Amino acid sequence: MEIQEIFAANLRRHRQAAGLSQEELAYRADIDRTYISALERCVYSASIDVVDRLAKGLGINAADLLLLPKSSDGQGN
Amino acid sequence: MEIQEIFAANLRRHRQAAGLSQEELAYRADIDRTYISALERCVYSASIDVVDRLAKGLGINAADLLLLPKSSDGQGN
DNA sequence: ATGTGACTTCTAGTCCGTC
DNA sequence: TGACGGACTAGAAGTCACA
Repeated sequence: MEIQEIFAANLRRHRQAAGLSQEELAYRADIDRTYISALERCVYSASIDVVDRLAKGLGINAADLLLLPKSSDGQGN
Repeated sequence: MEIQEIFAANLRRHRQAAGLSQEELAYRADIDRTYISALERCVYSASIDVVDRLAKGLGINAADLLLLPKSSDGQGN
């Protein structure tokens, strides 16, 4: 499991949990709408700056977007 | 407190806690020594890919490098 | 062992669309 | 509402020499 995939999955999950469309989150985080779409599809490796802006738009902590969804645990590494 | 500063501080703290020099960590994470130096000095906003490689070199989770050093509450936003 | 300037290459990130 | 493409620019990634 690569970090981009973890991030992409967390981003989508938290966004949907917040009931936001990619477009609304894009507006809140001041990030391009098509870029968020790409991030959720693992096209890019975002910088911590956008991770932070996204987290703020979702009302969560930046670190939360990099956490493993758990369930089968993997912290090991 | 910006995310780069939090990351820079955490990187340096965890690196020193692990007893590693920038040079040794650079070797473990396969990242240039001078680039790590720059990151610890907030010159760049690292991508989650390098955050992850650095975390692995330190034996910790990528999310740990984005956590607030605590003290005086988090969630600043 | 680390900081820093200069430099080049590559990708993140934006903006325009269409399906 | 979101996937996806093209074209573009800003800035990260990576390397070197020297203090």
